[in-house]
Amino acid sequence: MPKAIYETIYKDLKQKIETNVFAYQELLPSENTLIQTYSCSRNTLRRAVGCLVTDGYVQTIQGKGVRNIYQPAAQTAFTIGEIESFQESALRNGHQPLTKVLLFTEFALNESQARSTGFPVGTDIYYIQRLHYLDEKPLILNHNYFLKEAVPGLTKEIAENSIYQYLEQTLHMTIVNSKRIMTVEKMTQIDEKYLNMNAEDYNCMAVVSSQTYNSGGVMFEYTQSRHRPDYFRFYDNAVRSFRGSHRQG
Amino acid sequence: MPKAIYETIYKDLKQKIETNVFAYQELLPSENTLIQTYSCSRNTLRRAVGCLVTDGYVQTIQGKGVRNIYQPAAQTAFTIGEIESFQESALRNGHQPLTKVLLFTEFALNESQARSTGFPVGTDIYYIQRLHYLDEKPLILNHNYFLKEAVPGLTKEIAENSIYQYLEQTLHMTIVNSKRIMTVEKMTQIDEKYLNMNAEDYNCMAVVSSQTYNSGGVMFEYTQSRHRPDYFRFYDNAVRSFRGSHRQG
DNA sequence: GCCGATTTGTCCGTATGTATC
DNA sequence: CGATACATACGGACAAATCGG
Repeated sequence: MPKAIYETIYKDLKQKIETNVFAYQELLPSENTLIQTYSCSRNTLRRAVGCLVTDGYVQTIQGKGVRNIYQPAAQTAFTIGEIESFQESALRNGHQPLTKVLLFTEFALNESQARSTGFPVGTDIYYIQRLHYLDEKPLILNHNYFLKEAVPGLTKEIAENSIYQYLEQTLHMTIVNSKRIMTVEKMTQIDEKYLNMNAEDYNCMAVVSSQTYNSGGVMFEYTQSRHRPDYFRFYDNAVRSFRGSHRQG
Repeated sequence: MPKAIYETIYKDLKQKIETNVFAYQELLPSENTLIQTYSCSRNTLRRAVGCLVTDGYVQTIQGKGVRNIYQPAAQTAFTIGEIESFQESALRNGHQPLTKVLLFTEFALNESQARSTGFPVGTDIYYIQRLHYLDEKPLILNHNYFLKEAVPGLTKEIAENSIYQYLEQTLHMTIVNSKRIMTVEKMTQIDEKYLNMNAEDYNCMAVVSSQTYNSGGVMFEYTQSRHRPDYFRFYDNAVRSFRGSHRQG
C-alpha cells in the first residue's frame, strides 16, 4: 500500500530526531525550509509536524519555531496513546514475547457481566483467558470478551497466535479506536497463581479495561488486562490546547 | 480572546453530541452539509471533527460518514489525554476540591533526586508537598519540584491556592506539554498517614510522574502524584493510525 | 517603543484519490 | 456503474507571536 506523503515526512523527521540529526532543545529548520527539503505543500508539512507534537517529540512555538524535546529514556516504555499490542511493545524493546491460552469458552452474558463489559445482557461472546510472557516471565493476565457474531470462527489455535491478525487479514475487519480506563485493583488468587505473585508483597494489580470498536461502529471486544504492578509502566504526552481548560494545580 | 472558528464548531458539535441531538451510533450530517451549516471551509470543519475523533466522541469511516460513539458514562472519569488539574476534574464532576500544603521548602537537588526528576544535579528547586481533598476526603498526595529560576517569587500562600494561575497570569508563562508516566508503587508510611490508608488493606498507590514544559522549552516542573488506588481512574481513547503498527493481541 | 523580517497559526478554495453503497 | 462521503494534497492569504535593529 502506498504511503501518504505526510506519513513519509513524519517518519523521516522522527528518525532524524531519534538519531540526533537535530539536537535536544534545538530548533528544527523552519517550515519554509522543510517545504523545500521535501518538495511539499505547507499543509502537508504541518500535518507531519503535528503528529510529532502529539508524540511528544517536538513543541511548536508561534513566531519562533519547532523545538526538539525528544529524550530517549521516556519513549521506551509502553505507550498508551496508541493501539499497540503486548507483542509489539515487547519486540520494540527487544524482548521475547509468548502467549499462553488458559481458557477458551463461549457463553451468553448475564446481567453482572453485561454491566462490566458494556455489552447488552444475553449477548453471545467468546471468553478467553490468556497469559502473556516477556522473556519467559508471566506479566499480564488478559480476560478477553469477543462479540461472537462479529468474530465468527474464532478458535483456541487462533487465540494462541494472533487474534487481531485473524480479524484483519481473514475477516477483513478494520479496527478504529479503543476506549480505555486504567485503575488499580486488589490482586485475586487467579492473579497470584498465574503471575507468580505473593499477595503479602504487592497486593494490587494495574488494570486496563478497554472497549474496542471496528469500522462498522460495533464494539466487538471488551478486554480487562491485569498487569504485574512492578512491571507496569505507561507513557503519555499531554498537549496544552483550548480543550484542556486552565490548570489550577 | 477571540476563539478560532474550528474551535467554535468543535464545541458546538461536542455539545450537540452530549445532549443527544445526534443519537448514539447515528451518522452525523455529511461534511458538505456541515460546511453549509457553519458556513466554513472544508479544512476548518475537518479540523473540528478531528478533535472529536481524538476525544473518542466520534469515529470517521471513509465512504460512509461520521458516527457518534459517545457514551456519557466513560467520559465522567478523570481524563489523561488532556492537561487538566485536580480541581477541574473535581468541579467538572460536581465535587468539592480542597488543597492543603504540607511542606514548602527550597533546596538544590542531589544526585538521586536529579535522576528521578530529570533536572540536572545541583539545580535549585522549590519542593512542595500538597494534599488534595475531594468532598473532604484526602485522595492525592503531590510532590512538586519547581525549577526555582523559572518560577520566581513562589510562596506557600500561592501554593495553597493555584500555582498554575500564578504561572500563567502573573509570570505570563505558557505551558506547552506534559510527559507522564503511570506506575504502581508500594504505599509508604507518609502515604498511609496523610491519605488515611491502611497498608493491610491496599498496600499500593497509583503514581503519575510528570515533566512539564513551557514555551521557552524548559522543563520547569517535575511532579509525582500519588493517588489512593480505590479512587484512581484514568480514561484514554486510542485511535488507530499508521503510527500504531498492527496489533497481534 | 516602534518597525520590519521571520516563523508559526488559522482559514479559504480547489483538485484528486479512495471507500461505500 | 454512478453518486456520495471521507482522505490527501496543493497554493494562496492574512493573523499573531518573536526577535533584532
